[in-house]
Order: sequence, then C-alpha cells, then structure tokens
Amino acid sequence: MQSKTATIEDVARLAGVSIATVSRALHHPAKVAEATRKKVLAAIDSTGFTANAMAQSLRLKSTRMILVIVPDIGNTFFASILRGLEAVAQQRGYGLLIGNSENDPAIEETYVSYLRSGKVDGLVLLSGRLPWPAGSIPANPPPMISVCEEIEMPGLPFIGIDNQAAARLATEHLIAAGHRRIAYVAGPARNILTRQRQDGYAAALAAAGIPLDPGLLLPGDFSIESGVRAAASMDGMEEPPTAFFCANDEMAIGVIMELTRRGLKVPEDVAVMGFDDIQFSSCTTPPLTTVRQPRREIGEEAMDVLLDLIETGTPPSLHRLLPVELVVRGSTGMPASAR
Amino acid sequence: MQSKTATIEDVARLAGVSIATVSRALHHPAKVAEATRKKVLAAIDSTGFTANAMAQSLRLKSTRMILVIVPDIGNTFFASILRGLEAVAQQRGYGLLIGNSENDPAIEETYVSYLRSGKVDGLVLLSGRLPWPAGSIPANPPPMISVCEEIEMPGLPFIGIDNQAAARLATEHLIAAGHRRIAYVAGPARNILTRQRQDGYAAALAAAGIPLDPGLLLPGDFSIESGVRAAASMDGMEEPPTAFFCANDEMAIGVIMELTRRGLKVPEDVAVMGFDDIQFSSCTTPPLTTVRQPRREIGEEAMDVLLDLIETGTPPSLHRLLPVELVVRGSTGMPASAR
DNA sequence: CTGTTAGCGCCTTCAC
DNA sequence: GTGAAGGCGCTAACAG
Repeated sequence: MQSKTATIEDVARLAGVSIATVSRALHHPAKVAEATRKKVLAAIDSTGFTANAMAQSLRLKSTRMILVIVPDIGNTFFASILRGLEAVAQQRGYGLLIGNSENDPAIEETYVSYLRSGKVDGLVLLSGRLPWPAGSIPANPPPMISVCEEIEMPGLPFIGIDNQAAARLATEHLIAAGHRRIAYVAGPARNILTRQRQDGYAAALAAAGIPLDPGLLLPGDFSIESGVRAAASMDGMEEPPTAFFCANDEMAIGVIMELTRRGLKVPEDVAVMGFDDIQFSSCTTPPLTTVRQPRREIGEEAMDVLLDLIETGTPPSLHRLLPVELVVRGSTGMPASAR
Repeated sequence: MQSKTATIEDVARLAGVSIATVSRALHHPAKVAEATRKKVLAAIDSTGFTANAMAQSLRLKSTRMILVIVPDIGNTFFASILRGLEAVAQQRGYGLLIGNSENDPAIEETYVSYLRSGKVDGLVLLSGRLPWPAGSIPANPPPMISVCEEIEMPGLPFIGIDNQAAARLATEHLIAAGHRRIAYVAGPARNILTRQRQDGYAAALAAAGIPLDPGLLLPGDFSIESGVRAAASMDGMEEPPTAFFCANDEMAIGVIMELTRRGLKVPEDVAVMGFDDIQFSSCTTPPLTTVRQPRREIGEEAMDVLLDLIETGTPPSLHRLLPVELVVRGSTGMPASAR
C-alpha cells in the first residue's frame, strides 16, 4: 500500500512510541513491556516495515554477507559445495554472494573490494589462490577460509580432502585390476591438486614396485578437450598405457570419448579412472569409476568454520580433511590379467 | 599498515582538505583543482582508503547490486546465462548476487527480503515464478526482469527464445528424417517451457499431417532419471516411438542411456533430440542433436534491460526473443526411410 | 574551487 | 520500561 518504504520512524509514530523502543522490540524483546511490544509489532505489520539493511550494516559494521569466489560457475563440481555453504550460511543468518572468476586472478582481485568496502564480512576461497597480487597480502587479513584447493598460507584455515591419499586409492584400484602401464592425466601444471594427486599416483606405483614412466605423465587442464588430447597422445607411444587415471572427471570423460572414437573398448582394452564424481560421470558409456568427495559436507563445514571465525574470532589454524569414497562403475575392469 | 580501515576523514586530514573535497575528488574530479586532487589521491593511496559501501548505499539509496534467482545452481544451463548477466553488470558498475533456490518457491520468497531491505537494486528471475506468495504481488513492484522462463505478468519485461518455434524446428528435423512416431518427453507439468515446447511439437506434427498420439506424450521433470523412465515406458507400447524429442538435454541423455542399456542403437533404431545444448550434450554416445539457445546473449541483454530500467526508469514492457540454432549431431539419423 | 552542514536509517548508551 | 541524542561514513546541496 505504502508508496515509499516505511522506516523505523513511521513504525514508531504509528505505535505511539519512540524509535528506540521499536528497535528494542525487534532486537531485545525482553527489554520491552509485552503490551508495547504488541503495539510495535502491529505497527510493523501494517506499515510493512523492513529494516534498511544498509543503515543496519553501517551502524553494526557487519553485513552478514559472505563472498565465495568460485573459479568456474559452470563446473558442476562446485554446485554441491555452494549448496553446503549456502545451507549453513542461511541457517546462521548470513547471505551468500557468489563471485565467479572464470579462473582469472585479475577478476578475483576485483572481488577484494567487496571486502575492503565492507560489503561482505568474510571470504570463501575455492580458487586455490589468494585474491591479491602476489606479495601484497594485507597486514591484517580478513576472515577467510580456503576450500578444496589448499592455499598455503600460515593461519589460513582449510577444509577439503586428502588428495594424495585419494589419488593413491584410485591408482591402487587400477593396479589391483592388473594394470601396470597407468597414465596420469594431470591438471594445470602449477595447480596444487595436480601435484597432490600425482604424488598419490606415484606413491601407489612405488608401493606396487612399478617404475614411474615419465612418458605416462600426460598434460591436461581439467577440460574435456584436454582429456581428448591426452588419449590421442597414445599415438606416439610404442608401449601405450592400459589405463588412464585422470585428475578430474571432465578429462576422464574426454579420454573415454577419444578412446571410443578410436574403436578401443573401455574397460576391456583400456580402463579409465576419474576424480570428483560430478553428475555426468554416471552417464558416460561406460559409466565412470571415480573418487567421490563429500562436497556438501565440505561446504557446510567450511561455512561453519568461517562464521565461527567471524563471530568469535576463533584461532583459525584449522586444517580438516574429510573422507572420500571410491565409486566403482564400469570404466575400470574387474581384477583381471589385463594388458 | 593501518590496523583499522581508513575513513574519508583520515584522508581529508592527511591531505589537509575537507571531507567534501575528498568526496568530490573521487566523484567529480572536474570540480577540484588539479593540485588538490593530486594531494587527495596521494593521501588515499597512503591510507589505503576504500569508501565504505554501506555508508555510500545508505546515502545514495542504491547498492548497485543485482540479485538473480536461479532455480538450480547445479544446472549447467544457467552457467552461461550467469556469465552474460555478470559481464554486463560488472561492465556497468554493478555487482551480481546469485541466489540459488533449489526450485523451492519458499526459498525464493526469502530472497525478497534482499529487495525490501535494500540490499539489492533489482531482480533477475530465472525461475519462471515471482518470488511472492501467490496473490500478494506488491503494489509497486521493484525493478525486475524475467529470463528464459517467461513469467506472465503485465509490464514485466522478458528476454528469452521462442520456445514454440524452436520446438517446432526440432520436431521438423525428426520428421524430415522420416519419423512419424515421435514421443515428446515433457518437463514439469505446470512449467511454461513444457507447454510451449509441446505446442511447437504439436504444431510440427499437425503441419506434417501426423496425428498426435497422446500415448506418446511422456511425463518428465527435466532430470536425467525422468528421461530414463520415459525411455523405459516404451515397454508397455504396442507401437513404440522411433524418435524421442525431449524438452531438455538432461532428459535426452537419460533416454539415450536407457535406450543403449536396452540394446537399442541410437540413432539407427531410435533417434533422440534434446533441447538447450548443455555442455555434456556433445559427450554422449552418440553426441546429442539439440537446439542451442544463445545463453550468454540472453544474459547480457537481460542485464542491459534491467539496468536501463533501474537507471532511467525505461518503460519496461519489453519482450525480446533471441534466435536459436539447431545443432545436428549423431543422435538423430540422416533423412532415411525410417519408420 | 573549497568548507560547512544536513541528513540517509538505524542501534545503543545514557538518563529518567 | 522508555525516550532523547549521538554517531556509523558518506554525498550533495549551499555558502562563501
């Protein structure tokens, strides 16, 4: 009905009290007489009053908003994490601002202004990078947490999985199926996930007494296309791999596509293992064997830790690893005498 | 270096001017002497000052933030639209707040508080629903725009595609390939896209003189699983379809999976057509023929219209349809003497 | 060109 | 239990 938004003053006038009482009725109901509180609530109702969030934030020096920087909004891997983050944020009275960076550090840096200008109270980093130009980390860093891709910075809390152990688990599954020529399709070269997962791969080989052939370390960038290229690189090899362990599912999907295109059977001729268990992993032909991360839980935990940090100033030196699960589907063979 | 965030006053003091001059130097540089401006800028630099966004918003009554309500953050269909939205938002000096609703009207309603409390200046609706309980639309609606899924409300601008024409195009492609028993796998029953695409399907059949068999109208809900179920429903039919036209790609993927599981060849035995052209459509076996929407452009246009509306109060009665493209891949056969 | 001043809407001491 | 008043940080008149 009202054409302009009602302010606290409108409510006060209508209820016949002062604005202080209105504010109290809302935030400290116990300090207000039952009768006046009722009047205030009625006035609020009939004016359709909603407190101006900007005025509140200015006064309270807190926006109850969290910014999460996600490197690629189109990557379904992040969806469940975002759901987890949002669920607890909302439950604890915070809003979630999702900032897409398209993997561009420059864009990530622009989001810092959200913090500096006080638009958000904290930061969730999914990008594996600090959103500051190298070497210019602020003296008193704002509340933030690194998720999935660990950022190595003292005092910065982290929630994710043990990538090395998980990759080792995956590789061991391939070894148990009889494979000895196992290619590793890597992610972007400097990416920490790439390194950790490769370490796990190497550890599994070492434990099985299989020498690591550097020629089987294939470059990739987490994209489907790079998986296609990795599979295509079999061409030049005199002793091609009988299995591919890919650092993520997208690349595994690319590998399967290219293998199939070449008339190779998966898993009979070549086995393929992914990582992450994104939604479409179960839709490939054959469906993809992969490692599942508890993404929602990771998101929930991360937000809880961050909000604790914001609200209570908890010492943030936390590093929590959540358990993974090997999801065996059709793209890796049964334990057999492969080759 | 500074432990507390610098305010405009700190800058003023350091530069030896008044706070008004600092503000002017920032927003109306022309109205400030070159020399003083330099001093101010230097002071800003050495204090590390960033204007408090809350104070600005309170004063300016604008946050330069747009909220977009997306029904499912995990649906890659929305990713490109979000990219388009964000690109022009950022370019025009606005921030984008992404609100995931998990297709839950109740959650969508919670986002309205962002508007009412002044946290955002406008709203992009990707959900096909107004975020208000039925019948309680506010008297003076806030700036908003409906995208892709048209919301039928007078004066509410819309950007999307001509779903009926696009569905007709898709169906005609199937007809041209010789199909006459074409199933339509629908989305959620009350969804407008479902209806529009079904209308296009029906129109194509009618134009070709093919009677519409209601038994070929299969229920679905846009999920992969519902596609699987639709394909499985061939069981009960004495005259099963030779082609499936699915209201979206996810369902088409499900159909292909189930068809393949049953030993049916796509497209030799049964053809499958999708809608949307999501990323994984080109990764199925065989790759999916589908209809591509210009998603990024839709997002860009939508944001431009919304911001025009916000900034200039442009009469918002706009209804723009962007062109689609039939993407022919392997899941539909060549024009043949199919049955 | 520059400084002074009046709020934006709200929360919270501090008196009563 | 309630009201008056100050101030969060900033911008835009309005004077000079």
